[in-house]
Amino acid sequence: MRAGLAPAVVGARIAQVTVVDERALTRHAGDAVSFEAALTGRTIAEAARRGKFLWMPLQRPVAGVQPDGASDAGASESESLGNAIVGHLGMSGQLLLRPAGAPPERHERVRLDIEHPVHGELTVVFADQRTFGSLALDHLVPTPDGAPGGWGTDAAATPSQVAHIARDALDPAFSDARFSRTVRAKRSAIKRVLLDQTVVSGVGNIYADEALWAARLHPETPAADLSARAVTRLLAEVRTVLEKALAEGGTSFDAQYVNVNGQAGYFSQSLHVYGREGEQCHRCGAVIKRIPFGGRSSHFCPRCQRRH
DNA sequence: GGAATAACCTGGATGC
DNA sequence: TGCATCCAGGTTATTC
Repeated sequence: MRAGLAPAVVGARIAQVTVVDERALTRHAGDAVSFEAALTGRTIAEAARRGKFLWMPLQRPVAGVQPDGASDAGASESESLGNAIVGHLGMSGQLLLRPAGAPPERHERVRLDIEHPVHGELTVVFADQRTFGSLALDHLVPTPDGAPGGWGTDAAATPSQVAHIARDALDPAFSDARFSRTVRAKRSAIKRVLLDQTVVSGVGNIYADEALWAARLHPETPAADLSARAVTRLLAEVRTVLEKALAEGGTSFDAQYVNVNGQAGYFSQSLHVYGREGEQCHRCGAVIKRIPFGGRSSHFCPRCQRRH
């Protein structure tokens, strides 16, 4: 989604902001009026991502030219690294690129009308059925390691709301050694640790199940029981799964999971365990099992992912 | 302090 | 056909 959005929004001026449903601003410190006012007239400088968080840093306002209603929810911009629109899609959020004046989308929550120097007038729609996703204006803070904050930015900064999120497993600055130490210090089940975004980001329920299958690890294996070698293998499989999913445009089961043009990804056709309860394991032929996991499900092969 | 659970929502699928 | 129930790709506050 970041890759699809970037060419259309980087360098674009935000002409108008319309908050249709204020529940989309649950992570925004102010109200809808302050959100709309603070963004109107600003120019988007980048489109960056860490794990499942996406942010769009804003160019600083030209001296003497204040955007409408200059107050914002973050720190004083003159004292900070600047501000960014930060978004999370939650379970069902979408960011859609549409022509200017496009009719309302179903579950539309926020609309940004933008003017791009090359592509002209466009509309970015944030739609979200379950309203777990959100947009916010946030201030940027330095990264502790001095490396770029995420994909799509060279700046060593992230929105404050993203600062506690670990680097993405595919991030060049990701520390394998720290990951291994952290994982092996946890008594929780390895799947729970993989889903802990403060340990590694970008891994959700689908990709956790798929990576554990590839690494032949039972999802309920205590993380502390894993050898350093097993953790290294697991991290390699996490990366393989994420790289493949990114290349195939993500995992679409229905119309909720689409790219900025409303197109579905293909990774669902590459799944080995997720959503395949009762079907045969692609590796050994055993029947895939589904077990409850914190209000959701874990899928695994009982033969090639045995509990130790 | 770490780990587990509940809560936040809507809508599609399924069963009665 | 209508209603109730379950389930869904996430994060975070609360409880244990």
